[in-house]
Amino acid sequence: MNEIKSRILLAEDDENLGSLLQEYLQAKNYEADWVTNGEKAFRHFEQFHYDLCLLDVMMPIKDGFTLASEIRIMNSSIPIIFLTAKSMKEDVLEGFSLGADDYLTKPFSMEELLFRIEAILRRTRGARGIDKESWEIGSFTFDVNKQMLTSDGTEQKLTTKESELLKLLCNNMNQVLERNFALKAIWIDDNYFNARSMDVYITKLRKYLKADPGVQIINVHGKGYKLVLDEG
Amino acid sequence: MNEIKSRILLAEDDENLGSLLQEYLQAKNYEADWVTNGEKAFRHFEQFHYDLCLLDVMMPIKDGFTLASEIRIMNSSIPIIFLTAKSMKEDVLEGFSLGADDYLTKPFSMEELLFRIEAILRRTRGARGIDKESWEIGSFTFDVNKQMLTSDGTEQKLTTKESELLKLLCNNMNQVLERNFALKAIWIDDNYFNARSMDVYITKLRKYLKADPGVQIINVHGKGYKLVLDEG
DNA sequence: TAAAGGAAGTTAAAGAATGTTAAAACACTC
DNA sequence: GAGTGTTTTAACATTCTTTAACTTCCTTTA
Repeated sequence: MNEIKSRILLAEDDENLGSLLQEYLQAKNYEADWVTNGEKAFRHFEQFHYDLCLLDVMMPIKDGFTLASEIRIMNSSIPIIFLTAKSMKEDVLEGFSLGADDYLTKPFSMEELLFRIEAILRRTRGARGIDKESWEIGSFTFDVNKQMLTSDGTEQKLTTKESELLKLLCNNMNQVLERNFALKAIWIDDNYFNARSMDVYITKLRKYLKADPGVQIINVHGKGYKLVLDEG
Repeated sequence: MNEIKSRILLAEDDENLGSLLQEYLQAKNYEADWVTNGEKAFRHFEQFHYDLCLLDVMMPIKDGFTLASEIRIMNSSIPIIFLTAKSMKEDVLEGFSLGADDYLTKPFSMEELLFRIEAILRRTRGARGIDKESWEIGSFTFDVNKQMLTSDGTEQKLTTKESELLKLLCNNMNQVLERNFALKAIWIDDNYFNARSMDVYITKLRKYLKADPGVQIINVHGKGYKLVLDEG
């Protein structure tokens, strides 16, 4: 079983702890990017895709709380765990009011950190509707696992990228799937070239779905794409 | 604003703490059912609907861990928070392995409990409704989602901005849609250039709607625009 | 009521974003 | 390393949005 690694953004200015955490998380099969201050952390967050943020509260240049509130503006749902040296109640409460999902007081055991991360990721994955593995798209049936798009007798095998993009569109059926979100989710890195690559895949998907005029991928200029279905 | 109350199942054998928690949660606008042992808790869980479980680990008849695993069989996604007197690491880890979302070590502050509950509920309530709208504008039909304006046989695909503006006009049918409001809603920034851009789009919409003389976009000088329909 | 100035109407063009196709680069298998 | 399928890059076409320039309309006020 080839499990998809969750991507973690780790912001920790202490070199020893940061490096230790990164190695531990990587050993536990997470992709952990480690940065040493809040500003770098935010730039990483803007550019790449993450599933969870692990933020030290006290950091140079930009502290964890400020960082968290900036992250929240861009993404209101990504799980945030604070690491705090002080066990001061005010800190804890401020963290939660910023939308934190959990916090850990130093020193903590690696094991406990891992359990908390897993508890949160378990929930986030679950909330997403336990990834539907099959979708009805107009006259088509899309089997996510098999990467197969079926209609009447015809079968169209989809490539990995085609399938991932169509899946995201399905998850956001009738809603706008934002470019940046899709890029970060599928291509991880959100840059000009990947954006053009995504355009190419939109064209491919439209070609596959052309057979049913009731199914359309609509562009929302400057925002992203929307998969819409006819009623009936 | 009339918020929907979340329902909490509280299992706590300590009469003082249990009663205190129930009162506090009710004061904070939750519907909290309080039971004093694990068996009662499970019967309640079977019979009623809850959004979150708050379970003491050490309880007579049936302990919190056993209870939690039974609850998990019936509902794999309901958030569970453990209350534990011992801060023993093994307990904590066992809790998480049972699918706990969080745990609190006694003594804890009411405020902290509240923040943790809210952090979890915030996450659980992720799904939001999709807006699928359609308007009848004289002899036209405007499908907001598909950005399409239909009349008799003719179809006019609208651009994103055209569609957003027409939607706002429809929402304010026969009323004045104020310039500033529309600008902030669609263009975000309300400045001279965007205002001129909006004028251009009004012209475009008028051109599309020209086919039916009973439909008009009227300018209200210095205020905004009004979409008016003939009676009949 | 005529002139002045601001607001709105209209059209065209410039500049971005997106659509499309094909070739190049990459990855995988045998 | 040849052969296959996938993904990215590149180049060019099209569409959408903004900007600009000019015109007309409305309101105010001398």
